Amino acid sequence: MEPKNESIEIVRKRLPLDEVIYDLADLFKMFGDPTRTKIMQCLLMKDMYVGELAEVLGMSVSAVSHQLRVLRGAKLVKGTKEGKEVKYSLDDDHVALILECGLTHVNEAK
Amino acid sequence: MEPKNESIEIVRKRLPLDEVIYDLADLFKMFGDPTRTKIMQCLLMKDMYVGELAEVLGMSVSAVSHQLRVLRGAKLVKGTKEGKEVKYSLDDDHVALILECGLTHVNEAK
DNA sequence: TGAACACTTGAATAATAGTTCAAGTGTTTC
DNA sequence: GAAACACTTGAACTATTATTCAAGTGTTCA
Repeated sequence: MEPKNESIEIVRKRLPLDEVIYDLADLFKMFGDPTRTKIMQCLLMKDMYVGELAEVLGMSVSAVSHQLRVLRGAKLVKGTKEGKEVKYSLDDDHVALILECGLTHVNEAK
Repeated sequence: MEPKNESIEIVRKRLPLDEVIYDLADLFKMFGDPTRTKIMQCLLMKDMYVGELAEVLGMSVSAVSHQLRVLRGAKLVKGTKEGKEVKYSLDDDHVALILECGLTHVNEAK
């Protein structure tokens, strides 16, 4: 038994469970698309309707709706029906923290 | 001029520049793949050779090397040649912070 | 020098994912 | 009730991406 394999074993044992790793990756994936990142930045400022988001982003309502669906699935935003409109808001306290975390990095990288 | 469009204009103006948004998304994209996330978790514990990483992850050396290349491009890890081996280490102080940020969220989401 | 080793690279393949377009649901208003 | 509106959804298309496989580079050691 070589000492090399031993320390490898330690690293392997200390790694988070696969389930956690996949959840983690799925979370970051949500922030890994510019459209979704923009949507969350918007909702950080104020709750907004789908049409408003589409207008701010300069994208089709359909495209925005599709991404909202993905974000809803990840429990990062939630939509509330108000008559024929749907008002979206952030559904997670960590969103601001995670975005800031990334922004700090991006700004320092210059 | 409706009051609606006015507040939309404010949100649009407060959005980070497109360049920043894209950099941000690219950063999170790095953490959005389980293989890369695992690699960074490993390197958080200790500097490692390519072969060691492949062994811990249970993946081919080639696949790991490809991902290391991507991470190098993002300036998140760096490789140092040591004879015929290459030792990899984290090249960014924020990696730990960002991973923790996400882990906190994932753990609380249960 | 040449064989073995550690790693990188490029091309190909297969799987994911984002946007568009057309159609569908539900609500309001005339 | 019908038309207009706000949004959602599904299918199709396109682009991106992760892994594999085969070949290539550079280093060590006999």
